[in-house]
Amino acid sequence: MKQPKVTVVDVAHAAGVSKSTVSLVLQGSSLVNEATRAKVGAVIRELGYVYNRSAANLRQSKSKIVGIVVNDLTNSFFAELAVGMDMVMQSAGYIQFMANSAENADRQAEVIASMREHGMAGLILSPARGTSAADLRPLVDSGIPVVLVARNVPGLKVSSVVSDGHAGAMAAVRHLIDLGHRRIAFLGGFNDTAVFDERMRGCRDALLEAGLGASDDLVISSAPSRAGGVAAVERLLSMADRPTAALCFNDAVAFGACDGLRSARIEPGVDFGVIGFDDVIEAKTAVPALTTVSVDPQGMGRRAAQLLLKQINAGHFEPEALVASARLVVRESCGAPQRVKELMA
Amino acid sequence: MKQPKVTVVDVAHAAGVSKSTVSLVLQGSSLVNEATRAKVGAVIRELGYVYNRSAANLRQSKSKIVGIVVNDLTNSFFAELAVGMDMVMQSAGYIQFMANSAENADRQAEVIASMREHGMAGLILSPARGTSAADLRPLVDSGIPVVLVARNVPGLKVSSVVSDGHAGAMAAVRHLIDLGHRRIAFLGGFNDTAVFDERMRGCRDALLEAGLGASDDLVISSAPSRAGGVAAVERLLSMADRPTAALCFNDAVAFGACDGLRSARIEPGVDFGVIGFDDVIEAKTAVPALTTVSVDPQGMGRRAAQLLLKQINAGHFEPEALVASARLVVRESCGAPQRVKELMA
DNA sequence: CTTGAAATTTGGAACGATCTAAATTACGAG
DNA sequence: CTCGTAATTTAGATCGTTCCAAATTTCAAG
Repeated sequence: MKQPKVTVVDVAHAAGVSKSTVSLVLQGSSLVNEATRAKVGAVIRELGYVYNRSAANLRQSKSKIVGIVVNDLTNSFFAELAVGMDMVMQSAGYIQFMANSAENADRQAEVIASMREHGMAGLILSPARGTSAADLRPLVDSGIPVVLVARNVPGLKVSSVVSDGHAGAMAAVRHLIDLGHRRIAFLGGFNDTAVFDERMRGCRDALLEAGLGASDDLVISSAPSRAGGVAAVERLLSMADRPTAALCFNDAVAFGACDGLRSARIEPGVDFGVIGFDDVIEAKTAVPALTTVSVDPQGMGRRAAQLLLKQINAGHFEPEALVASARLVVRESCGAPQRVKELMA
Repeated sequence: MKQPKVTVVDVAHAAGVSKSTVSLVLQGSSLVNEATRAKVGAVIRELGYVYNRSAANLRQSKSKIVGIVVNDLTNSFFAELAVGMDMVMQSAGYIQFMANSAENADRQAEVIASMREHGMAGLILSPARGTSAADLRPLVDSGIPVVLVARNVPGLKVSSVVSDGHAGAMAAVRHLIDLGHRRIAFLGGFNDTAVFDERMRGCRDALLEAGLGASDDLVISSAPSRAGGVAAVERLLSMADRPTAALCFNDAVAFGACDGLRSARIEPGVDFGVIGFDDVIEAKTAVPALTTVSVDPQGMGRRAAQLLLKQINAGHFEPEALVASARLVVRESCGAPQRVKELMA
């Protein structure tokens, strides 16, 4: 069952040429005569030769492999981010090592080390909570392009693609204020992350701008997951002076919040305004359809991938910080009439 | 910025030993003297040496890389499947090429070919719709272990890990019948897939067993997604003699069905029984909590990964078909009182 | 001191490709 | 024919590691 593997030498021998010629054919060189090219091609197919890319990479010391490490693949946001990257990598002829760090910085360090040993050309990282600049410095110093996505790591000079959480949050809260809400909470997310901070501050700034006080009581942190959303909304409902709307850390939390509201017989989108963050694919079809700050996860993934490819090809290293603009997509969960049509394909 | 890379030879030179010794140290051989091992270790750290695994693999002609190709990473079921695999692969010291075929058989063929060129030791494949045995034959014949997961490919002699859709569907429908439902629909999924067929037949068989007629009208196929669920339930609601409950092709469809019911002011779990399939992670926390046929996607992923590792290590090739037993997890969406406690961790 | 077995270390040939520089072949002009 | 140039082809070194066989060192016993 186990075939003895066939190499360029075998092909060369069978085709009656030298291995150098076969190599030229493999890389589609124009130096080789049409007749021989055809012959070699035929032999390759006949023998079932498979190219050994690592051998080639060894000689050329470059590879068509990139690493992708995400912190939580079970969260749709990151899954879609990954899918976006996958798309552009695939069409650029790259292949990915992909791993899930499960928010564990040690695990993350291990897989990155392993990927490095396997010779990746670049890395896209959605860093686990608690990732420090020092963790990544050796990799970066070795000259391997790194692109951070979704989350930033303070103090590290690398490219990044993040969404404009501050502006997005402000837009969302302004909308809630326009709808007449006066007490607006911020729900979910770990309060020691930069992303949390940014979105929460956007929320606060919009409140202040409208002359509404921003009390810390109205910021309820929790795990950034559906379950976390349920927990956060429970705490919120037990408050004395209940808010009438909330901006959630992300869509998962928002869905959880809706769940929690419903089990307290409060209908989201009718009795209480809920806005999410990320515009996960389910946001559109959920009931009520989720009003959310769209950051187009697949699009971010694609941009991150393109950025990485650019850096790999350029050879040099010009840190570039893309911030994906966030726009508010008004649907039903905030209680507003559907007044903005979506144009997305 | 771009460091000249350091190799075993550099390390050997700096440590005053031969490259062979360094190599022995690297693979933790007991042949080497404690003192020299320490010295070499120190030099390695000092120079920032990184092991070149592809060079090693080239010599040993084996690798610690496996390929994972899934058909739709945006679907939580497959995302969790992937996470399960990732867990065991990571702790076995393997690293994965991971790609999303997006249900496109051509794309799938391309990435598999690419992975093969990069020298993977084995492949776990959740085949795209329309994958034929012929597509995979060359790979299998080359002696690379392949494990199919979630879906099977007829006519291909390889290992597989699938869930017992027929038994699971029967259990679910029996439960609905016990609750007093008489007209029960089967919702969602593409009707040209084996998985659809299996689950739908389980549904039908349970109905027949109870002496209830099984009409084809009650089988409504659609895309196996949340949006598909909404669409399917809409069609169902327009029927003359409306069913009172439905078994859905998967949890995504079930969530969509709940959404669709709600927008028609029908409360799932109260006015209408809904049962899903897969027990995706959100099923537990959704409102109403989804009654579903649990097939434990992460567990399936883990088992598939273990099976693959076993085959890689064994060297030989003994196709093994695991069918993951499916058990009904009764929660709220079917309208039943919560009578079965979950023991899951 | 020998001596021989055990403990360590090592040179050089692989692995399967690419690349450089040089060799060979083809071919139209003189 | 003989050249010169362009078009093809090729031998052999090389990438960074592992492995084999052989060389060297260590060291306790005779």
